[in-house]
Amino acid sequence: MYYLTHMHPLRAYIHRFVPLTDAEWAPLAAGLSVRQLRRKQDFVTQAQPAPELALVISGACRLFYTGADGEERTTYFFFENHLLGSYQSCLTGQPSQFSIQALAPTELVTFPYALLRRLFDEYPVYERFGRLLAEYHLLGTDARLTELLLLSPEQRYQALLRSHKTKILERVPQQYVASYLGVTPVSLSRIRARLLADDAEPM
Amino acid sequence: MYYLTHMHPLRAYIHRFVPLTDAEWAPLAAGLSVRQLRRKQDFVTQAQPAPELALVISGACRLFYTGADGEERTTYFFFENHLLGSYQSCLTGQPSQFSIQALAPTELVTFPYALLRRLFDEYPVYERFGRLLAEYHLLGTDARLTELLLLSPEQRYQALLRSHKTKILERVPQQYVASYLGVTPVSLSRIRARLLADDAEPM
DNA sequence: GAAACTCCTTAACAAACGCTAAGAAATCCG
DNA sequence: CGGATTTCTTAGCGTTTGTTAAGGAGTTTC
Repeated sequence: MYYLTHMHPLRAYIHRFVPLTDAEWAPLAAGLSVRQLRRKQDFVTQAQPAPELALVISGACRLFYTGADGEERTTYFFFENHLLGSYQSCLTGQPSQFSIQALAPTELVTFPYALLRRLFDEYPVYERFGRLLAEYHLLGTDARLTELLLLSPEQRYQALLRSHKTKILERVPQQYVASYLGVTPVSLSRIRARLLADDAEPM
Repeated sequence: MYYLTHMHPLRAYIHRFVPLTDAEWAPLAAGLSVRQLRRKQDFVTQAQPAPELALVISGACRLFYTGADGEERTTYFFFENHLLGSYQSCLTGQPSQFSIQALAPTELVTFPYALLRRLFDEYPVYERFGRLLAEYHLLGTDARLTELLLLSPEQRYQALLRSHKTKILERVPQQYVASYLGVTPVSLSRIRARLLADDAEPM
């Protein structure tokens, strides 16, 4: 048994939800691959099947939709120790509706979703991990949805400033952050200018 | 074993995800209560604990947040055969961040979340149900989030018109639908007027 | 049947946003 | 280091939204 600090990053990720014995970890470990992405390289490509999940070891990625006009809208970011993939494509086998692309050189550990599905059947601990993982992401997505419905663009930017997601502001080009907040890059730039002005001269 | 049409509504709901034997259904059935709500009566009240889940037997409910200024923002609706409750409050034991209120006379079957948690531990089939339920809702919430980020208010209204959620338009006052779409009631009324005008005179 | 209530529409004005374009600043990469 | 690329800001204009207010249509209630 590894110490926490010596655990495989994916095992440590799972460990935040459920403990795994060596015997339970082994079959997943046997199915892992390491993958390096260059900046702007896709892990998932829109309109193509995406049967694999991945854990970010280092680097950063964005999830984005490409419209009929070729315009890209970024809706999510992934950093170290984030799990990523097209859950919909994994479940249904259909082509992914979005792309996931590296924002900077990125190292991933990947595995086929089919392997995880087999582990759901064979090990109750993986089934529980699957439930807790889905519940955790559901709470996060619900919170994000609520923020979009309840707050103005300016309030959403301020909420992001105050949140613990500072990695987004530090490591992601502002145009993508704008998409994430549901506004255009030009509009986010104006919001920032407005807040700076109000800050310097609050009355 | 009941025929599908004679099944208890909650058992039929679960059956869409996993099959339950009589022995597996019995402990949940033993913990159920029936509850009637009058129009405008709460099932969940904001700032109060909400340790119960419920299945709608008949009627309709809305989920809404009350702001500091007393203003209400509706973000979700529930009709027959929808499961409702404050998942966050159930999981954390904290007070609910929103209210759930009947839009019309409503009949519910309720049960404590603590009972479901016990079933997760004792019956693998419930654990799987829990995973599939969370995954299903995650896909739905993700789709809704994406729609908010990618479409304009007018496009979102048109998407709702074309969707299979016609119950919302048929049975929910328009002011609440506006909230659900992320706009004010006045703005939704204008959007509708615009679409009607364009419809009559497409050029 | 009249009063009370709920709900939808319309109008007018101010504020915010989307779009296009141009220039400046920062970053990347050979 | 230095050219090329990417990114951010600012400006002007048209459109949409939020806000407030008023009126009317439809329901409920007594």
